[in-house]
Formats: sequence, C-alpha cells, structure tokens
Amino acid sequence: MEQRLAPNTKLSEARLCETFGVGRMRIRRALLLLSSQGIIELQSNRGAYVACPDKSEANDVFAARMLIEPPLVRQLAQNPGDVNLALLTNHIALEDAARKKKERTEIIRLSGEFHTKLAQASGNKFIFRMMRELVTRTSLIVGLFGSSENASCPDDEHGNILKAIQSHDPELAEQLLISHLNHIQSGLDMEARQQPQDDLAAILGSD
Amino acid sequence: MEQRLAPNTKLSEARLCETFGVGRMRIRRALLLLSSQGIIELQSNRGAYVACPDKSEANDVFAARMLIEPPLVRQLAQNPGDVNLALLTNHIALEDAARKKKERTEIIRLSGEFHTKLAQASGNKFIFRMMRELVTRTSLIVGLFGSSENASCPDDEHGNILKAIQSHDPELAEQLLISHLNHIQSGLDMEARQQPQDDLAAILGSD
DNA sequence: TTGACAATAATTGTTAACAATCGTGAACTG
DNA sequence: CAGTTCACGATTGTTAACAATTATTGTCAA
Repeated sequence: MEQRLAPNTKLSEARLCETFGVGRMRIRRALLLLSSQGIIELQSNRGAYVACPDKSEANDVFAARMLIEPPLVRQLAQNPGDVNLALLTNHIALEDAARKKKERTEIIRLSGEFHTKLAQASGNKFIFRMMRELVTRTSLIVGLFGSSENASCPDDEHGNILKAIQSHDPELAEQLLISHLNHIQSGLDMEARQQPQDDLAAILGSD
Repeated sequence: MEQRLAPNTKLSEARLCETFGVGRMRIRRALLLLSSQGIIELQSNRGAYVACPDKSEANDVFAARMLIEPPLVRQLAQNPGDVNLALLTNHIALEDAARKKKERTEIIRLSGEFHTKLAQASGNKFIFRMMRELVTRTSLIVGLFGSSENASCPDDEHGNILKAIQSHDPELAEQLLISHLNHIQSGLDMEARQQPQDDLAAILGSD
C-alpha cells in the first residue's frame, strides 16, 4: 500500500517470521488472506510474491472504480451527514499536514485512505470492503506504472471533492471525482513497467 | 450457496475433517478464506459459524448490487460479444432443464450463477469476483429471510434479460435487471427471520 | 566455455503432539 | 430450591518436528 515493496518481491516465510517476531502460522495466515485479496501471489511450493498486475488487470481496477465511485460520491453529496463531513474534513487536514512535512509514505497512505473513507461514509460495509481492495491494488499499479513522482493524488483534488460534497452539489462532486480518477490513470505509463526488484530489506530497515 | 446449511450452524473442525477426509490444516485454511468473504464468522477460541446477516447487512448487499449490476448489464447489452452470448444462452438452457426436473438445489445454484456469469461476461476480473461474493451473500440472505418457496429467481426473468442483451437493447436490459433485483428483494420478509438451526448432518447425508 | 546432470541446501507443505481457552454440568452452599 | 463455584471435557490455537518439493551449486564431459 505504501509502495515500499516492489512487485515480484519474494516474501519468504522465515524472513517474515523474524521480521515481525511471530510464528510461521501467523505468517501463513496473513499470506493466505493477502493472496485472497490479490495483493500477493501464492505459488505452490514456491512461496509468496508481491503481485505484479499486468496492463489488463490495471485497466480492470480502474474500470471497476469508474463504475462504483462516481455514483457513490453523487449519493454522498445528496445526503452527507454531519459525522461523515467531520471525518472527511479531519482527513483532509491530515493530508495537508503530511504534504507540508513532505512525508512521502504518509502522503501515499492517506491519499488512498481518502477514497476508502468516501466508501465508509456510504455506510455500506460491502462497498467499503470493495473500495479498500480497489485502493490497495491501485497503489500497486501506481507503483508499477507510475512514470514520475507526481504519481500520488495530484495537488488538492481531494479537498475540492470534499467542498463539492459539503455544498450538496452531486453533479460537481461526481464530475470532480471522475476527473480525479482520470488524472491518476493518465499519469501512468502503461507500456514501460518499472523494473521489478527484490528489496525486502526496506521493511527490515525501518522496523 | 445452496442453502443447505442454516445460518448460525456451528462448523466444528473435527467434524469437517472427517466429513471431507482431510487434515485440520486444510479445514482451517478454508474456514479462514470463507470468513474473509463473510460467508462464515470466525469467533476467537469459539469456532466457525455460518454467517447470519442482519437486516442492515442484507440491505447493504442489495444496495451494492443495485449500484453495480445495472450499469454492468447496460454495458453488456451495448457490446455483448458472440462468446458471451453463447455462454449465457447455454446457461439459460441449463436453468430451464433444472427447473423442468424440479432439482431444487441445482436451481438455486444456477440462479445465482447466472448473475456471476453476467459479471464474467464483462471481462473484468475484479467485477467478477465482487459479484461472486455478492451472489453468495444473497443466497444466505434469501435463505434467512425468504418467506416462501418462490424465493429463487422468479419464473423466466433471466431469459428475458438475456433476450434484451441479444437484441442490443441496453435500456430494456437494465430495466429488466432492476425489476429482477427488486422482485428478489421484495420477496423477502425482513422482520421474521428464519429460525437458526443446527443441522450439519445435511452435508454428511449426501456425501 | 557451455550444457547437462547430480548432490546439497533451502524453503514450503503437512502432521502430530501440546497448550490454552471455553462451555457444561455436578457439587456445594445459603 | 436457587445460585455460585469448581472441575472436567471438548474444542480451538500454537508450536515444533518431519516430509516433500524446489532452487542452487558444483562437477563432469563435450
């Protein structure tokens, strides 16, 4: 999710055990769940590897988001609810703070989380889960096909979407979100994919 | 999915082991995956129970389907593709055959599968997975809140939807599907839920 | 130098025993 | 007789050793 592990990175059980200080059972349970969400790939007798989505899968993810998110935001703008507005406003503040401090991984994390919070605001548990999966995969894809550093959500589009929701403008909110998704997608270079490297040390280093 | 296990049925590991003739590890892996899909509930130190969705979760599932399926079918009707039409036509034939033979569990299974095949026809792997989960949960819900036996998809609505797709009529297809979902939902009695019983013997009997 | 082959090392998959937790029922007390 | 407590049985969670598979390295021959 924070793009600290490159796609195709091998995740050895023993390594993960000592990294997180837990038994093999916990690790295997976690790997199974991650693979069921398509975040890693579990190859029989060969181990776990960070998923490496191809062009087709990337398009699937964006198509699914285009299908779900616009009507979601439209609906939210029609009837936001005070609690949701407070939560989202607070989130935007966090994003701004992280952007000011130039904390890269935090910015990436929060950028994704904004979209999951939109889904959470719908109050629909299923849609919330779906969106969480979609956002995670989007992070993977941006990490793979992201051409430059502006890969994370551009500028303050999140803030503008929230403003549209606050002013009960479903049309505008929907339109802004569509543009936002398009910006993310058009910032990708679908042909030249990033070189898959093996650096699990990234996690070890900061732990 | 076939409604042979009532909600809240306890799924003991030992029982499942001897039923399927596999080790405890396999069972636990399967239970973990099922719980991640919301089909069963894993209570810590207490075991696995068939999920028992409440009114709110049931509404979530239908709301999610209402969000996703209509635009999906509309899109499919605009550009079906010969392979998809063949697959769907073949599926309708299977449904008819099962209905003629009055094979209840088969009818239930195929009724759900029709919707997942609609999603499969979109060619989007994500949407396919989502729909499969939604359909499974719908089966659970119909089993819980279904008032009479006509709970399974009424008459030949599936066939009509397919016809609309075949004749490239997106509006009609979308409208028929919306009606179809409404029929399913309105056939439920959201208040008086079925009595949760414990009959894992159902599986043992037919195995 | 390159290719195939074999042996070894490393890693994953499985099994079985052990520990911990929870529900139940009997015994006891007020 | 009601309520509480304790102990037992059953079930789940964990650990560790073992088996099976795969990857790697070294050797030999062309």
